[in-house]
Amino acid sequence: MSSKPKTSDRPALSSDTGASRKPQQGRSLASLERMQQAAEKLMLERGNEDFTLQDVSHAGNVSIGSIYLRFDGKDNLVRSVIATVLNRLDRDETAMIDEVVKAAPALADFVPRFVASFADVLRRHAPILRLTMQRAEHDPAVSGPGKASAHRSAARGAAAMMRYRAEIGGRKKELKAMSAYHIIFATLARELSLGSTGESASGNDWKALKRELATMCLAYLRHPD
Amino acid sequence: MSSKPKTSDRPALSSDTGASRKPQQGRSLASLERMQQAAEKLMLERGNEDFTLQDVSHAGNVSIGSIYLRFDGKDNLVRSVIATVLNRLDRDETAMIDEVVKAAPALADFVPRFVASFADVLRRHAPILRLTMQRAEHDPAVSGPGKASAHRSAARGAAAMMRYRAEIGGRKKELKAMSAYHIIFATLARELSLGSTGESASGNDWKALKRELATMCLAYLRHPD
Amino acid sequence: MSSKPKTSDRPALSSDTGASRKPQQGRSLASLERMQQAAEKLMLERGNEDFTLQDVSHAGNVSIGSIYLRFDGKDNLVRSVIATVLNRLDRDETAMIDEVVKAAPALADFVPRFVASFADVLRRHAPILRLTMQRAEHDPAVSGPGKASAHRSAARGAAAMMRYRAEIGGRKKELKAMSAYHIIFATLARELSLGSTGESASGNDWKALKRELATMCLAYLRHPD
Amino acid sequence: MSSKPKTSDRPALSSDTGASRKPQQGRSLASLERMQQAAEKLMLERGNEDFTLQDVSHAGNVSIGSIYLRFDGKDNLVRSVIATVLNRLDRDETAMIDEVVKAAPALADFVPRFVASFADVLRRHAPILRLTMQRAEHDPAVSGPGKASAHRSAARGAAAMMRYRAEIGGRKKELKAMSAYHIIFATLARELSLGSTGESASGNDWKALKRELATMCLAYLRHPD
DNA sequence: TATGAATGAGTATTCATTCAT
DNA sequence: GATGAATGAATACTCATTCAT
Repeated sequence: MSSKPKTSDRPALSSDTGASRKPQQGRSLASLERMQQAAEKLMLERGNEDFTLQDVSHAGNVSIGSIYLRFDGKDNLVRSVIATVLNRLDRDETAMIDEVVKAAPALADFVPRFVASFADVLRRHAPILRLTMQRAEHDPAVSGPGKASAHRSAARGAAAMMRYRAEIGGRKKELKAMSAYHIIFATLARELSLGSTGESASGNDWKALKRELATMCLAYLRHPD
Repeated sequence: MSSKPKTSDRPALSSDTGASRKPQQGRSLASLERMQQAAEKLMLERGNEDFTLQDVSHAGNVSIGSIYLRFDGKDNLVRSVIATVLNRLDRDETAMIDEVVKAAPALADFVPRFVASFADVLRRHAPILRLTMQRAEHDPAVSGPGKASAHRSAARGAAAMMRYRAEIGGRKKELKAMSAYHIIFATLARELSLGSTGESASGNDWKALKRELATMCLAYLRHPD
Repeated sequence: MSSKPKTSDRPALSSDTGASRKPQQGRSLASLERMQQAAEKLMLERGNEDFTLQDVSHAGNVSIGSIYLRFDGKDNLVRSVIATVLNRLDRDETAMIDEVVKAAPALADFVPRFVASFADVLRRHAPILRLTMQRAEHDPAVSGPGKASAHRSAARGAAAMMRYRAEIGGRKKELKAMSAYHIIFATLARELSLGSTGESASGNDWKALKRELATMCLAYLRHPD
Repeated sequence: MSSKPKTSDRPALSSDTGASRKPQQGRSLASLERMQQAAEKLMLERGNEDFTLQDVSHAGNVSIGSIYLRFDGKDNLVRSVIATVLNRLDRDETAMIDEVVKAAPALADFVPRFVASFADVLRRHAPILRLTMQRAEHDPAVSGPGKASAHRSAARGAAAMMRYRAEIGGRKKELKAMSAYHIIFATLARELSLGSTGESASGNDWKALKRELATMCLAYLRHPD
């Protein structure tokens, strides 16, 4: 007779670790981690929601009650896992950029390395990122922080390119850096099927595409417009 | 105590119209269309699966039995709708490319127009495309045809660029055309949130990005070697 | 962390039979009756709510789905049973009063017979009436119709006494009739523990009390002013 | 697939204070009182059982463990509250009768005052009495003491009337006194909805009914046989 | 062909009770 | 004595699918 709510309306996904009720110590902390890990494993095996709290209880060796003790419902458990993942991604990305910048004296060194390393980082997190993006589609408590995370990523990427601003041609250097970042991210994300039907050129095509992508961006950035 | 099947394992999504059991005539055909339209409407309103066959029955004024008479289950009804949509997209894309090619004497005319028109076509179909991509994530009966459709699109796009092969610099003209297509599609798809959390630069940024995208591709294609 | 709703908020207890979705015929009707009877039996055995829909399903040989097909939820099933009971009581009471009036030429005949027969009717329905009153305590969808039914009963009882208005002393004959009815009902209801801890004088005391009650009311009604 | 226990089978509700495990002193006593008061408050706000021990723990600032230290389970906590209430009622009723008797030289003074004052006492305790009677319905550990309390009340009421035995007509003075008490209590209880769907004549009707009730009883008591 | 009533497996959530600290 | 974190049984409700008519 009516529609389905599907996701609980509680906001969640608090700033750092996620929606867990309380930071714990000792046994409690261990049990909290077991349930999050069990949930992440099940989410990857079966999809975002296609697992039972019963399943988490068994896989993580925690009682159902315990889950509710920490996570105001299944939805928030899922969000917590996603929040954790976004944090990991943030951290890894930052580290990756630092490293690439350090090793790249010139823009011509930076761009291809950035493309390759960014692709690596994304690939490492791809499965859970897919789930995150999927979930963000209908869950504002995920899409909000998701967008925020994406913004930070964009800012970081563009800032890294601006380190080479002397080599960037034309007036609107910032616009160019931002555009390059967006195009790179979109292309990489697409190849990793981060939320899309991918023709996902397999193997060689994919490698070649990354090369061309770097070439294209480099040419674009340098071009005196 | 166990996992959930969620999607029936029957393959489907036959090449043209979809998974419907039989070509029909007269009344039957009308009822088939009513159920497909009702399903599409409900899919858009509520999401891929968050509607009931009861809902379809009411909205489309068809009996549940009728649905099973044509569609071997809910999943196949959904797949049929998606197949229809992919067909529409194929058709629109082809028409769009023809038109753009016709109006563009040179590559410098073609690229920006292609970006703009392709964005238009995608935007028109964005909501249902989002659903398609979402579903393709776990349903091979959708991801298969989805990939095929994407391939055709890529082939068409690259072929169109190859019309201006004289203007494309360097050796690997095909690789360049294909890469340009992929990068364009990835960027547009991302902006339309086709399956991803989008930082989705709103408004101006998005317009500017499309301009830069065209600029970048044009430069890349023309560049010797 | 919060209160409990406990009873669904849907209004129900429609005028005659109750909250059942549709009057049926043949098999459907039989199954509807089986589930109502099973529910009534379980309500009496275990109390208003202390039974499972699973229980009803087994006892009545109906699927859970069927119950939901007719009764928008467990609450409404209970209400439907109660509605049926209130109807039965209404009918029996009306018949009882007609009979008593017919057999009682004078007020002195009527009052004791009315007390005795009313006690009989109430006793016959006592167990389910107890449940009704209990439930009415927190369920407006029951207390409403319950009050209405009580009003009708009061009106009937007082009207019957007014047939002997010539024998009623004083001015405010209506007030006296109404008061007598209320006092009779209250006393009988109390003895049947219709909703109260009863010291419930057992056996003789109870018989004696009814006699005294009749005596008292008769004296009161006849008394000039 | 099976029945529900719902109320623990342990008998309780010891004669005076209730089911608490031990007489206490100092801090312990204070905590005992806090949990009883919290329980009473919650019972009134939400109904007999619709509160959590968690709630009591918060509202009374006592640990759940403490509750179990005193009360062998939730049921016994509830019973203890009820026992306390019955004691209060007993005390108030006794005081009320003493006062009325003192101020009433003759039966004609006593009866109306008794009706009015008894109504007051009952009204004051009505909410919690409702809960008591409700609970007595399925909990023998409440209905037992409840009946005992009712008996004491009846004995007290009848004894008070017997102080005016000279004015009571006929032989069976005791029977009359007892009957009058019962009828008065039943009528008052009904008006206060002590456990019943009340047509609860509101306002004036209720006042008038009390007057008529007194009139009726007085006439009955005085009437020579 | 067409119908739509019947089925019943599957799951999130609550809360009295226990017991390690 | 006191605590409150952990436990897990228990239950209403949904909806894809079937099949008698």
